[in-house]
Amino acid sequence: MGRVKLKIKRLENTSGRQVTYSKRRAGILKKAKELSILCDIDIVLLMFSPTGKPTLCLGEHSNIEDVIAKFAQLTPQERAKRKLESLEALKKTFKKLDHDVNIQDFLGSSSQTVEELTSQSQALRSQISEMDSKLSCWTDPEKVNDVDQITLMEGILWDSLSRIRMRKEYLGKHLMLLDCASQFQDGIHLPLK
Amino acid sequence: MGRVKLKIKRLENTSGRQVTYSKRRAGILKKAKELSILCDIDIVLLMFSPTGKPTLCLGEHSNIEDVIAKFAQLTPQERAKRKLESLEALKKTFKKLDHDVNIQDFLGSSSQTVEELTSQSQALRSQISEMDSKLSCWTDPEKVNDVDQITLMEGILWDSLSRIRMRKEYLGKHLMLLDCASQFQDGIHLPLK
DNA sequence: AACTATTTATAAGA
DNA sequence: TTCTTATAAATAGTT
Repeated sequence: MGRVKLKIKRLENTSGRQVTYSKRRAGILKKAKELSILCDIDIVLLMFSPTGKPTLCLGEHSNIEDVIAKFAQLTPQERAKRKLESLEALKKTFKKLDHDVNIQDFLGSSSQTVEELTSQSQALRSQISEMDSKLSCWTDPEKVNDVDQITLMEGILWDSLSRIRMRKEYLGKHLMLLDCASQFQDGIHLPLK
Repeated sequence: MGRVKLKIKRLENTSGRQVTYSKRRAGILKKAKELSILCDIDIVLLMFSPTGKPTLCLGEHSNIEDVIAKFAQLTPQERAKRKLESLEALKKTFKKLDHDVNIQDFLGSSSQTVEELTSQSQALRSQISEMDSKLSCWTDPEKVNDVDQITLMEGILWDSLSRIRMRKEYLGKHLMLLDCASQFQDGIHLPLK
């Protein structure tokens, strides 16, 4: 995908390797993130630059602990097999397909009139602007002129803050567990959870 | 890279998710393999299909135990930093590489066809669900699995809380002035706290 | 599984 | 490093 077609073999020029790494790292990170969102899957992508700097990418709602634990449940044999399968798939240069019937076709609208659709769009637009205005008092509390309302908002915020802190504490503990687990990373037993 | 530009959000159609996964899995596997060869680096890519089937891709001469161990050697602080950097880079990439279509561009054009209006409605609907999902992490912090994100949220909440308190104080003072004034008018004298 | 219109990634150059 | 641009590559929707 560039001015010329590149041979897939080790780039012999050191700085060339670094430049290419930077560019392609951005690309593959984006791909991984997109895949995890689109297909709602767990994904872990870990790479080390030519100079050894690591980059980690996790799926939207995966945490590395769960994903590695999930993977660790596979036996080494199974893992070897998966690896072979992946290589096979690669060798065939990725021709995978399924077919897909789009149930959403009922939205195909031939039954709806222009008038109906127009008013539908307007309704949706006003829904959006209503949401916007409901949100605006949070982003700009200066706009609120009512003491009771601002007091209510204060209470809600306070609750949220304490829930978020609980969540933070919880996540913190889990990260510590992961650190411990990593030390045991022989790939055989990860007694997580 | 297809007939239309795809919104990066969870595909709601199950079989669509599977088809897209199959296609993109092949693509990202190829990217990972190419990157590891071209730049001669360690890389681990682990994904689970929507049905739970795992795929592992390793760099040419890496084995997963070594690579994960290498990663685990980093201190938690270093890891958090790397992760933030990765997120930053990702954000930048999205900005740079996305030729975003503004939904508003669709709006307001007169004499629209049924097809245009339908896709407009769909665009608006997805805008709404995107807003919903962006809000969901605030209403349900329990869904957030990322310490950095939750820490960010905590900071934002803290700021909001202090702005709201300032506003409350301001409104309070104004009310007292008003009370004061009206009480004088009524000829009643109450000591204000 | 193939096809193909489009979008996206990226190699080179500036 | 960053940006631009010509070109290669990936892929969404179709057949």
